[in-house]
Amino acid sequence: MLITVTDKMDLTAQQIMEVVPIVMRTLALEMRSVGHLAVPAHSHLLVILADGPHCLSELAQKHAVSLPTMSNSISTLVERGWVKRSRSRHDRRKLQLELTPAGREVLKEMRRAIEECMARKLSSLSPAECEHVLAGLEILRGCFARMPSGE
Amino acid sequence: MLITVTDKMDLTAQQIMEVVPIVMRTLALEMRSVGHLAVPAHSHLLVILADGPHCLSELAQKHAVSLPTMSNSISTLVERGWVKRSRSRHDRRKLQLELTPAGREVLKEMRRAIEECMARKLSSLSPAECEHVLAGLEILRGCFARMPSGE
DNA sequence: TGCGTATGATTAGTAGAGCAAAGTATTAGG
DNA sequence: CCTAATACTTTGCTCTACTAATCATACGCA
Repeated sequence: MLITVTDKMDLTAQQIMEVVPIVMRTLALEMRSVGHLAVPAHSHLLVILADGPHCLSELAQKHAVSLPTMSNSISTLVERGWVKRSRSRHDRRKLQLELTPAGREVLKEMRRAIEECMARKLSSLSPAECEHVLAGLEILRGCFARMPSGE
Repeated sequence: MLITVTDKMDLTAQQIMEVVPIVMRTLALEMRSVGHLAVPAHSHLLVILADGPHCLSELAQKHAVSLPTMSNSISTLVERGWVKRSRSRHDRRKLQLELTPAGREVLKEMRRAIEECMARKLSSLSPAECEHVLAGLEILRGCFARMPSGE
């Protein structure tokens, strides 16, 4: 039986459709049970903001969500006192979003919790296997990241 | 700077936390826009059922969701006429869930739609890169699949 | 036979994260 | 100035998931 390039892509497609949601759900479950901190979608956001201030659109694009979704997420983070929302001085339409000291603190804790949780899941992996996972995910990120200037 | 085994695992953890949700969201978006069929989480379910009848618990375990969630999902599929729900003859507590002919038909269409959608996303990948993605995902599946006999 | 427990599935209630469409505020161009 | 474009928010909805509680059937055992 001949395996064509197309077949391989189909196989990959199917694998993605199966495995990604499973990882996603399991992750969410773990985060909820372990993380007294309500980590769900926010940890990545804090990670991005740790790099420095961003405006809302940038965040939405990097996080691959719509603008309204990001607006809501940020509202939550602001309510919790982890993010400061202010207008940009140069263009008052834009927001300047940055971590508060409390936000930095929480991010540190989250990182610890995530590492601990992941360590349990990934404990059986050899460094070589980690390498495989890393490589695979990096490729996927390239394929699925939303382009800034429409597809 | 020395890279330890733990560092590598942390890196993998962070990569997973970032990339998996992005892939997940992008996928859901694509599926919604392309798939007039409301494909969302159901395609994997149909794939599992294509292998033959299953009871609800088996499905929940393979799909890595709770029993009530699976119960609801199946109800939806039954309403749409894609799955037949009947009691097992040997143990009347159990369900016997199987694809209807309509279900098989829909599965075929879904597969086509998914392949088409994925092809767009993955088109730039070489066979070797597909291989990497496949290998990485298979490892992840092993780590994140829910064990039948409690972790 | 008949009671208590275990197992399989459903119901009820709730939450979170996402979207599109419509609305508001600010800037930029003519 | 008036219009158009840009940046964000609000509104209203959907989907998918969870836990806790309940119902129905089967099984173990006296």
